[in-house]
Order: sequence, then structure tokens, then C-alpha cells
Amino acid sequence: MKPEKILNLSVDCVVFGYDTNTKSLNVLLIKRFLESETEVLVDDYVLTGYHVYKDETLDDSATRVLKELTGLTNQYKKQFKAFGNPDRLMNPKDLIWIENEEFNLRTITIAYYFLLKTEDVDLKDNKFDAKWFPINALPEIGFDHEKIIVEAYEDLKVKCLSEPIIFKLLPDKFTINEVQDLYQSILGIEIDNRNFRRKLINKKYIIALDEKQVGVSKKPAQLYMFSMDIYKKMFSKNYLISM
Amino acid sequence: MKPEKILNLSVDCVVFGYDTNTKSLNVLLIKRFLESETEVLVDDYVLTGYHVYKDETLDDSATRVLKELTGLTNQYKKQFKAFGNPDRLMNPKDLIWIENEEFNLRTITIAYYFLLKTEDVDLKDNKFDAKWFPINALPEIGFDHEKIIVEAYEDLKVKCLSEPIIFKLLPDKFTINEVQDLYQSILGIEIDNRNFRRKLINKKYIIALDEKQVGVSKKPAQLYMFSMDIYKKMFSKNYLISM
DNA sequence: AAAACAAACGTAATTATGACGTTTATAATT
DNA sequence: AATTATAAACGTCATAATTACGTTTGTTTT
Repeated sequence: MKPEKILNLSVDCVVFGYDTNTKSLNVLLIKRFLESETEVLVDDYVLTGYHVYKDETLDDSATRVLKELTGLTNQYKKQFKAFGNPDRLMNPKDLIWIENEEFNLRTITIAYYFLLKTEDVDLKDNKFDAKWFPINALPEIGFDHEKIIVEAYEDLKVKCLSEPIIFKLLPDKFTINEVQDLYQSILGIEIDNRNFRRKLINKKYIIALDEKQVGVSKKPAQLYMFSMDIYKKMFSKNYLISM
Repeated sequence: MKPEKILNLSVDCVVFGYDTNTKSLNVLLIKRFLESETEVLVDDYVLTGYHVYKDETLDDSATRVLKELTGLTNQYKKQFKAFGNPDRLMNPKDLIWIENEEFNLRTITIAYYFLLKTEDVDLKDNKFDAKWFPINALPEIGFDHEKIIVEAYEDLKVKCLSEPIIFKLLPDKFTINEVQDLYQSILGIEIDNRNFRRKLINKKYIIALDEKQVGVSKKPAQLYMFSMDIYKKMFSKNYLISM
């Protein structure tokens, strides 16, 4: 057996976007469309990803891919898993010849997910033909990208219970009910509003603003913000075996 | 800029071993020793890792590395991060020439950690000159492996609070105090024994055996075991925003 | 038999949780 | 101007979990 020294290195990005209005957690996917002279070969959706450039860090590569797709920078990003099994041959063109020997290029991809607000992304004139899909209503997905999305989602579900990453998916100013809706969307559960409300309001890092919703046709809700500073200070000593 | 199609792919394994007697969480490291004709070039410790073979999955590769190092299979394993920055040039021999062009091979490594008991590993006649080091007293570490160890440890700290992986580090039959010692070692905190004891005993997946310690010079402690079956059944509905 | 000591049990005050019922403030409607 | 509809917000009570301690018990060693 010999080590494999020739392979594709790419990053793939699972872009999670939350829409506060429709209360749905979405994934941003791009169209893959290939046809030969006689037939349509593939017509499905895939994640955005790209080869890692020479002299580029993995993180920078993911950041670049997100920027090209959405125009956004400085979004929450997490490298959550590498996928690189030998059967992961993605593209017929991933064959190269060196010194008269043919190599199947293994495609190893470092998978990231991003958390952002759908409203921050303008998909008009998007060159990738990108579209949001609710996490629970994904279209036909190409390559092994469905697996990657599912694993990203699993990671997100676990992580949002122990870290305040949920607020990356919400506007800076939010209502208690918006936070609840988001938890419900992600976890697929029902939460008692009165208990949830009490719990959240009692957190010192959830700060009531001198502001209420405007333009709603019911009693406008109190707006809150999340303070990362206070959060960080609190959790220097946190010990909780919830196991 | 061009995509990088030629690189080293390896796995690196952070092997955590817990020693119930000395109550210390250790990392298994191997000696790296290189000298030229005139001087010692490096004399430090590194993680075990190796190139991923052609036609081998990443997981299999890590499993193989652990087996070669310790003889063990079927240990708890987690892929926790990929490291692959372009400055990660590990070895002078990582230079190759293709068609008269010189390539610096970027070394991308998929990092895993393992959880096991030091007592399960026999280091006599170990061909790698492997040694256990307490996580808080690491020697000089080569390459960027200290960073990898630190990140593995961080992941372990977080994960052991929400998942019962702690039991992978303990013998099948353990005492309550051994579990407490382990938590204290990993987290670097003091826990009140009386409260910890009550909390653990009340978990339905912690099962008291009809057995006590033998050969101890004080009151022998009750032995317990962990039931993964019961644990799994309980956590179908678990929802806990501890945030 | 006594001493030493870790193991194991106990208690009371406080805080968090789960499961509900009730009131309030606003915009829209009459 | 009063009424209605409705989401927002508050309240209560029983139970469970946590914190911070004190006390007893069962072995082995002296």
C-alpha cells in the first residue's frame, strides 16, 4: 500500500440561514446542471465549495467561498468535519496523468457551516443560481452533499443547546418569541412559551432594550439583545454535568 | 491562484489514556529524534500519525494508526478537526518534483482523538518509543502537534459534560469516586463529593453491582457500571438549553 | 479493642423546572 | 368611542435539582 500524495483538496460550505418571518431554517444550495449531447446527466442541487488555493488557509478558503456566494464576510463559521473517503470521486475530470500513470483523484473536503440571516443575503442576479431550501424540505442533492448537510445540522442541534450560537441566526434586536421559534425550528420540538420566556429573561446576558417592535398589527413585543461580553464573564466557572 | 492538487494527506491521533490509580489524564506521544552529522536537529515528542493509504477511509486510517501504536482496536474515536494550513510543511522530504517543477507539499492532517485506559496499553518493547505524558505536563512537542493536542483536549472537555464518554476512560466496573476523580482531572475543578455522589447514583444508567473493591486498605467501595442501553433509551426526548 | 479514614448517608435552604391559568397592551373593527 | 381579537406578558403551585454543609458507617491497620 502506498500513501496517496495526489488528491483534490476542497472546502464545502453548509450555509444555514434563518428567516425570522417565515420561521424556517434554510440551507443555501446551488444548481448543478450538466448535459451531454443526448441527455441531461445531472439536475440537482449541491453545496458551494471550491478547491483550496495554494498558500491559502482552510479557514480563509471557506470564507472566500462564502463571500463569492453571498457577498458576506464576518459570519459565524465552524469547521465541523472532513470528508475524504476513497470512493469520493466527484468529477470525471478528477483524473490526471503523471508520468504516464493515471490517478483517480480522491476528493477530500473540509466541511464548514455558516450561520447567518437569510435577509442579509441578496440572491438577485446570483451567478450560482443559488436558492434557499428549508432544512426539512431539501431538493435532490448531488454528490454526497446530503450527508454533509445532515451532519452539519446534527452538529448545530447539539451545539445550540450548550452555546449561544442561536443569536448568530437572529437580528441584533429580537423578541423572546423569535428566539423560541428559532429553537423550535432547529430542534423540531414544541416549547412552552411561558417557561421559555421566564428562563430566557432571567439570563443576565439577555438584555431588555428601551424598544418595542414597530409595524406589527398586534401588541408589539419587547425587544432584547444578547451580550456576548456578559455571557463570557459568566462562564469562566461554569460546571454542569448534564450528561 | 491555482488549486493545490498535490499534497500530503495524513491522520494524526491524540491518544488520551486515563490512569485510575494515579488519577491522571495522559497523552501518548512518540519520540522524534533526528540528527545530522554535526548536530541534533530535533529531540522532541510528537503525535502518532501516518499517511492515509490509497483506498483507505479516513476512519480506517486512524484505526490503523492506533492499532500499530498500541495493538488496540475498538476504542472510542472521534475525528475532531482538520489541520492544513499552507505553512504546515512538516518535513524536508515533503518536496517533490513533477515535470521539472518543485512542489512544497502541504501536509493536511485529519486529527482524531481516542479515549482509552492506560492499563490497556503495553508499552514494553514499543517500537515507537511511546510514552504517556500527563496532559498538564507535556514535554517539548514537535511540529504543530501541541496545538492539535490542545484542541483535542478542549473538545473533550466540552463533550464530556454533555455525553457519557467519560466511561470510555474508566474500567467497566468503577467506583463513584473514580468517576469524580476523572471529571476533576479532565476539567481541572473540585467537585463536592456528597453532591456528586447523589447525582450520579440517581442516574438510571449508573448501575450498582453486587460487588465491592478488593485489596484496598480502607473501606472498600461499591462498584458500579454504566449502561449505554439505558442511557440511549432515556435520551430520545431530551431537551435542555443550558446555554 | 481502638484508631484511622475513605465510603456513604443525611438535611435544610435555595433555585430551577414543568404544567398550567390569567391579565395586559395594542391594532383593527364596529 | 367602545368593542373585539390576539399576541405579549405575568403569575402560581407542585416537584425536582442544586448547593452547602454535617454525620454515620464499614473496613483495615495498629
